[in-house]
This record gives sequence, structure tokens and C-alpha cells, in this order.
Amino acid sequence: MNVRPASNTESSSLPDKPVGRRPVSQRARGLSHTHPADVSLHDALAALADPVRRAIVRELGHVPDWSKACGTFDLAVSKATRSHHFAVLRQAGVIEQRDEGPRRLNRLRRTEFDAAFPGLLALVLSESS
Amino acid sequence: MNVRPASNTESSSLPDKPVGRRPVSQRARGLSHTHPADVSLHDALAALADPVRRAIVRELGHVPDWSKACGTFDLAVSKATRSHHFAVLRQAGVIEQRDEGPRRLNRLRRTEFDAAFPGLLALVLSESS
DNA sequence: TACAGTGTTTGACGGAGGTCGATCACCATG
DNA sequence: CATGGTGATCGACCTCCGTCAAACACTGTA
Repeated sequence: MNVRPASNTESSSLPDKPVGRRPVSQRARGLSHTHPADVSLHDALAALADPVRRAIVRELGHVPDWSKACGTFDLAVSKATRSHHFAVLRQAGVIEQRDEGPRRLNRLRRTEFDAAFPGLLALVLSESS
Repeated sequence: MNVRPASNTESSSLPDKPVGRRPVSQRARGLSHTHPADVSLHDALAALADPVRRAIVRELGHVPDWSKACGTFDLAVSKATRSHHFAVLRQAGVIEQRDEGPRRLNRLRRTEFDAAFPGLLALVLSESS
């Protein structure tokens, strides 16, 4: 399998602000990501089998990458539970997160996740409610 | 949506033994099926999020329809648990069952389920172990 | 009728995980 | 430095569900 650089955000594909001067905030150190290709089918299904997490994914599917912080989601759970669900989605390779000042921005790993589990993300994104 | 005949096995597409003389065994009365189109994404994902149930689906993907009874699966659980998992898969529209003498034969609802949840079944069937 | 084979149902148990309030850590701004 | 905003962590609670043994139900055969 194609080996990926482990310690690299290797994400956005955004021609972003020159990352040279932005030494990764302190909080971002605890941010461990998992590439979809390293995720088992069980973990992927278990992650998406929760209605709150699917709501996050759907909401994330309606906005551009890195445009939505964790707190801006319309969820009927406490922020502790919210934080837990984001961690699960991140470790299942569904989303990617990046710290921008005090808040944590999110991005759906559309192409990578779809490459690992074809059609799965589309099912969630096309879910009605 | 296309309304389906509710009280019809509407299944096998097998040019079978003339069903005229076979008045549906007594046990088959408790056999309630759910068409994949009537299954929510949540129920579908929840059904396939269990390793034992995925093992059943995979094993069922390697044999022809109606060729495998519940007891012939290689599962490391008791027959009570086994029976439970088959019921979950049936109510999730993943499998269809039919009584043949003392045993219950199974069939994977490939086309119907794939029409309702494109790619989902393929993911499970292509799972390695 | 009796028996063996197959599968379901029931009741109980235990663990996994979703949930919350409280607390803590980090960031920006005044 | 103090404050408010955002998010993570901790500990506890509780529900759900996977699990099993036991008992039951149905089928075919002797």
C-alpha cells in the first residue's frame, strides 16, 4: 500500500497562508488524525452508525472546507458530548481538524474517505433529515 | 415511492417447485421481513456495524442463494446469539429467509439492498477477514 | 408416539459507549 | 494581567445491546 507521511498534516490542498510562521498552536499537539486508508471497516461503520455524528457529517457537507468550527453545529447535545463525537469522527478518518485561533475548524475528507470506503460517505450525505 | 406488495415473499426469482402445495409452515408465520427500501440508513449501518453480522454477510456472499442454513455458519457464538443476529439482518433488509423442512435457509438481498444503499453491501463483501 | 435436529424465545448478565456537569487548557482582546 | 470564548478532559451515570443457558416450538424420521 501507498505509504503516507505519518507526521504531516498532508491535507487541505489549500494554497494557504504561508505556513512558515505559524508554529502549530499548543492545543494542536494533542490532535491525532487517522488516514481513512488506515481505518478498519468496523471503525468506519461504527463511527457513522451514530445519528449525532451523521448530523455533523451532513452539516459539514453543505459548507466549504475549513469554514465551520465545532461550536457552530446545530446539535442537541452538550459540548462535552459534541467534543467526543468530533474525536470519534477524526479517528475514523471522516473529518480533519485544524486550530484557527481559539476555535477548531473542520473539513470533510471527501476524496480520501471515499477512496477507502466507496459510496459510504455519499450515503450519509444524501440522508434526508 | 414504488409501493410493494406487503404480504408477498416477493423474493427468490427462482423458478421453484410449484408453491401451490406447500401451505407455509407454522414457523414461517413468525418470519417478518423488511424490504431494504423501507429500512433507514441508521438501521442499515447499525446492522452492519457488528462483526458477527458482517461475518454472516460475507459467508453468505460466497455461496448461491438458499444454499446455506443458519446452523452451518462458522461463528464463535451460541445458537441463541446466532438466531438474534439473523433476525437483525432480516429486519434490516440485508437477508431473506425461508424455511425448508426443519432448517432455515438464507439469501443475501444483493440487488434490492444495493439499490437502497449503493455500495454498502459491496464494502462488507470485500472486507478481508 | 418417541426421538433427534434445527432454530426461536425468554430472562439475566456484563460491557461498551453515549451523555452530562464540572473542571481545566488555550487563545484573543481589553 | 484579567476576562470571556472555545474546546478538551475527567468522572459518573445510564441505557442499549451482545451474550449465554435454559426452556420451548416445529420438522422429519424411526
